[in-house]
Amino acid sequence: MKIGYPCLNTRLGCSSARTFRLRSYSPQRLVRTVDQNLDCLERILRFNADHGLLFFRLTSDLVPFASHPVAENFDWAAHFAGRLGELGRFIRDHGLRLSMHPDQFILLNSPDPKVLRNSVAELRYHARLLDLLGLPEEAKIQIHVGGVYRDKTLSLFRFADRCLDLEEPLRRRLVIENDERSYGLKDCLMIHLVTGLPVVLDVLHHHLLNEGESLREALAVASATWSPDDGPPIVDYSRQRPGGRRGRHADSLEEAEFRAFLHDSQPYDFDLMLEIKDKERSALHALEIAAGDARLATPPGVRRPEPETPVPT
DNA sequence: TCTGGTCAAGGTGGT
DNA sequence: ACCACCTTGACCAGA
Repeated sequence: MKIGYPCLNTRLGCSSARTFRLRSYSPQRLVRTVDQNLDCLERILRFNADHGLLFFRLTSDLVPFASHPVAENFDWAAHFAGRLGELGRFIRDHGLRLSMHPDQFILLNSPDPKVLRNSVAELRYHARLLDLLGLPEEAKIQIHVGGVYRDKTLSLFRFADRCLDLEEPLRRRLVIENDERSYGLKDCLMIHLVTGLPVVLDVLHHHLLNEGESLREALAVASATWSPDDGPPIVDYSRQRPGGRRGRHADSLEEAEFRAFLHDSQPYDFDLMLEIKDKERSALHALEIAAGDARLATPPGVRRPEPETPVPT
């Protein structure tokens, strides 16, 4: 089990998701912004490696407007290939796993051809980034099924069809996450049957939308959709903000709840993404709480203390 | 320097 | 038909 957090680190005083307004676009502005984003990303990755946080979600804003027509004459991939390659080496050397989660505008099942085109372009940007980092297939891009468009079954199978139309290298990185309103775990499993795509279990979403499966049952079926090349299954963990609106994420990790989760999720192993507002703080707290859990991954070169090891004299 | 309205992109659900 | 919400940070114009 690797533990991680999404996109932002709150204590380094930098952001790897800096952007700018479309009307401020220029190739120079793009290069300057991405340089800053990469500098910050490097700091975040070093922080993570130093602290045993081996899982991290890369922001979609790393290269602003990468899939937008405004930037189509600028070859961002070629421009940043060298730097991304270096970062990728660091990631691999330190046993880090990365994932991405494009936002709500990515809708593979939209009936609108333009929305589909934009979505595919944006997914290609995500895959390109992970490719330039030289990361294996286990570096995943997780998306939701999308809209219902007044006919859920039709829309679900349209999603599956569109997945099968994607080029192989992109499709191999895609994973489907259950949402809290329209497409639950069962629906994602159906898509898995048709497309082979693995399923990310989001624990909070599953809590809000389910068909009575317990956490353990849900983990069992979601885990079974992952093959060895996909890497360990990914699970998203968050909690409802107490007293907050339905689905709203909490500000911090709650120890007793998280201990209960670790207990209830036995014996399944997976990499855990903590979607909690205070980011690395909760991730570090989770690491402490999980210390001693036999599933916890250790960085390469760091050996778990052996019980009863005789001390050389 | 600070702040609040706004930002490439969509869909849902309440009024 | 319209608007707030999703989830959220960061930009940037204007004070």
